[in-house]
Amino acid sequence: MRIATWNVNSIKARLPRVVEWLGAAAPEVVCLQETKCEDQNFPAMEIEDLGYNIAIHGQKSYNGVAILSKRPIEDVQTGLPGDDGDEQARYIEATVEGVRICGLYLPNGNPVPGPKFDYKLGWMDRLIERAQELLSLEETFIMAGDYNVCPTNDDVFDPAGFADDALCQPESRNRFRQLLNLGLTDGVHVFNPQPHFYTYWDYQRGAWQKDHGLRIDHLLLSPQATDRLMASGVDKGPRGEPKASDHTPAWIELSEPNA
DNA sequence: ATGGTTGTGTTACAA
Repeated sequence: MRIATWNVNSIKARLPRVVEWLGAAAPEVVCLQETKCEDQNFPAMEIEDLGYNIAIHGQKSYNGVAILSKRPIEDVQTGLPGDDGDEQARYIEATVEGVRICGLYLPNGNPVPGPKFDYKLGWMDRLIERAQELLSLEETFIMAGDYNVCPTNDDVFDPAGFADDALCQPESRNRFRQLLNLGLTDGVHVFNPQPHFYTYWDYQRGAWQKDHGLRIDHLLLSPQATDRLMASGVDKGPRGEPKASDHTPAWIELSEPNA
């Protein structure tokens, strides 16, 4: 079962690219971020025509997450627990063939310091709590999405230039590391440990052409999921297409259960 | 050169 994550930066603007990639790569499960539309405006039919079931949690203009799956989707939950006042559509969970899929769009957090950075850190604390809960239930789960965290300076094309950025702050990195210290595995990194293995390139300043990127899209695996991890990677193809998102898909491959 | 780009949706804001 191949599971991918892709921040599409508007599902409506990106629909031709998404349809093209789903048809060619055909992952079993995809977590999308920054869909940027309300649920009733999500282009569901075009994606269902490719054989996908859909679970969505959107809002107008900003944020928005979705899970696409060729296999049946069960037990959908939207919103990250821990703050009933949080109106931002950044988190969705659903079960596919016994695997709990957690799709997330972690707050960017800039500028530092400020209320947006505080929100980011609080959101990460809630994500850690959710991971602890799923671990205590001994679930097989994947937390996949745009984490807006560069785990180390090897994940940044210009560490000095990003020293003051929310994506690289010690507080952000500490919380990401807390997830790993709970026993989660960075699925892409296991098979691709080389530095500068990016998933995002800014639209500005020719970042793509110069390979001035960041590694901020991650798939973290529970121990039970890690036991089934067969392969992983980043598909840079979509970033080079016309009208591309600034992110490109990252993916992991799990063996079938009891294989 | 205090720049540059994309998207939503309005002429600002987020990334």
